[in-house]
Amino acid sequence: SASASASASASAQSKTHISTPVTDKRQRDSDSRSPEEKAKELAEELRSGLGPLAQGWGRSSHEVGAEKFVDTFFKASRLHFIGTWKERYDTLLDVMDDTPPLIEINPRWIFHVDMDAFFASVTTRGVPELQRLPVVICWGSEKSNSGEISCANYVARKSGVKAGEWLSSAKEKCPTLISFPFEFEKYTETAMNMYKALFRLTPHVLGLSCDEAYLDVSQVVADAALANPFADVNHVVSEIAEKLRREIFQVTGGCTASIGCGSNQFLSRLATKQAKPDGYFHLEDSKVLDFIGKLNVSDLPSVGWSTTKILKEKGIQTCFELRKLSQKFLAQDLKLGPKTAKKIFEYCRGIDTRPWNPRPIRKSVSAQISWGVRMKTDSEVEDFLKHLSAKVVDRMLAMFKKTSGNKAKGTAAEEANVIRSFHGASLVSLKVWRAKKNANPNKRKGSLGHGQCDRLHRSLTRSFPTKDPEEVARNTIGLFKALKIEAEEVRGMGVILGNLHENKNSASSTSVRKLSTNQAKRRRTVLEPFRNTFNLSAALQASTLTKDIENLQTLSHKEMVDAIIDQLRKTKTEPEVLPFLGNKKACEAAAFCNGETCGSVHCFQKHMLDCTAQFLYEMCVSIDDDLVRIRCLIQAVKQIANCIWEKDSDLNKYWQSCCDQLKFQYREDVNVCSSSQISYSSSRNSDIIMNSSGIVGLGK
DNA sequence: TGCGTGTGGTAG
DNA sequence: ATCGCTACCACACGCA
Repeated sequence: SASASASASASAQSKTHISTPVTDKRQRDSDSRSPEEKAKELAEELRSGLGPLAQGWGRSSHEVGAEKFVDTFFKASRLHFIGTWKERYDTLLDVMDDTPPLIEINPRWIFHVDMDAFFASVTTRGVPELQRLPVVICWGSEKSNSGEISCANYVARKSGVKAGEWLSSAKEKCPTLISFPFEFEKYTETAMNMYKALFRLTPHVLGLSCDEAYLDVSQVVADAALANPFADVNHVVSEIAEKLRREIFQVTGGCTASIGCGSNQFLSRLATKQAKPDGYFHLEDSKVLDFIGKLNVSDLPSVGWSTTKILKEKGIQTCFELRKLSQKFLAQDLKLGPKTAKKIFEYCRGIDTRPWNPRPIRKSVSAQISWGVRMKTDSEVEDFLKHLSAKVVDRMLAMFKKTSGNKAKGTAAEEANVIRSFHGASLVSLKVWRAKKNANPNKRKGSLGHGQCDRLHRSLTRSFPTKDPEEVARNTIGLFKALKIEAEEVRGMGVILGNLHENKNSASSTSVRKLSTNQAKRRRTVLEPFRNTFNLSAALQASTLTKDIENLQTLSHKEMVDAIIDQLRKTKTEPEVLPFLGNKKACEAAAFCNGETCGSVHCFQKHMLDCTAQFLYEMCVSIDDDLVRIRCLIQAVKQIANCIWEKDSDLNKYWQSCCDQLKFQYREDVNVCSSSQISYSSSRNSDIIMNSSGIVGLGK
């Protein structure tokens, strides 16, 4: 395979213009300086093009201000680049034809394609003088030797330099090491070109990251074997792989890929390790047990640092030794749990039962920063959370626009409909890094690392979903208050959005996001008693606002709800922000945090507003008939908009009249639902009985 | 038993 | 001084 790849390199060298043309100094030098000098100069040139980012911008959030800090951090963060890669990959999938479902045929042939030292290879591609030097990718420069190495090319690896290492320590091992800055746009473009090449071979591509993918080539192999019935199958497969590697080399402008091949995903991934760098390796089924037996347990996927340690304590180092243990022993005695035990029990025998899932449905969106986060006051914390929330909501909406944009097949009106039908997230979580009391400053990555921290997490199940960044900010600020952490202790924060909802009544909601089974079940349970007491025909007769109805018929469900919530908000003064909906612990914490405010009229109003909005939202999704729904909603809005709650008796009156209007049964003995019922008592005499789906009744 | 929450582990 | 992210899974525990 080495000679094959050499010829691949030679043939592709002249065709680098197919992909990104190399426009900088990399290729044009003809002076007499040494390759090292030229490389260092090039590295400096690339760095200076990055502005303040790479030129010593290591300043904290406190100095820079939240807005600029959040923005700059994400632009420069390699982990953010890796973490958000699937969002960019989605844009490629969106413009492609839908992948036909995979039919598993026997024998199964899976390729695992992995670019060699991807970041470094993008930087040095097409320039052999550069490729012969030890090169790493990280933010540290010639002047400052700190910075964590993200990628080392194979020359540097020969000196023992590894990813994850500090630049200073790497330079001790390899004094001639040259460090290049990140070039994220180029990685993205190169990865896209690589993927397009993969898709030209087969539609069955399962993208893992910007430099790594699985391919199911069973059908490709079957076709090739049929066309050439007397050829050795292994030979046929290796030809396909080598051809693909040549193709990747061409379209990436000279980056090499390795391909591992096996009869399932796991085996092909193991094979790649053997194939690297710049090669192909087929792990045959007959050799699997021997091959795996020699591996360390930590080579198995899902065996990380922690599991390795547990196994090592029992004297288990290799997969051969691991095979002697029973699944039950792994699960119970080693406390790995039944699932992990089953997984590694099967992996060390070459078994992989993971289904082929090329485009899993996204269940959450998050944004977090735990570097350079330094705060002095609560208002700085709030400012930071506002910008983090804006960021995460942005990404959530962008994701939805893209994934559903494809389904709407293009026209602006259809796409608008798709966006409208997305309701947002109803789970809002906050993650906080809190500096440990006596944190050791040496266990910190540079002066702006988070150091030793406790990580805390609080979540809030909202009564209705939101896609409003300010709303998310209010919720996370509330959660932060409930945690009772001093601003000075904060070393990092993250905002996570979950339970992503799409209107199930919307025509375009087919399959992108769905309520989980549990959510759907719970929703039915909550709605059932309402359905039975809801007199639709009476509500219809009660409605006199026919003109408005005509105007409103063009609105989507969600627009209706938004309009209602908007109305609701206008009826109150600025609410206290407290995370007391649907979360008993958060409720208690908030009450403890500020007992006086928690029972206040404002706070109570906020509670009522959320509950009411939930109530209307449920109504929206439960009534199928547009006209009926709109009429009922108009009645409700009319009531709510005119209502100002100042006293408990007003609240009760409001609810009673609202229920009357809508022909709901008003019940004093609120015993409606359900398993996880929560009673929230204010300092007044009203009880709201609710579960985490929202209000289910009203008591005295 | 089933559900919701918080924590920990893992990959890339 | 040098950018410690993101998404998912699994589990323990408390509660009803």
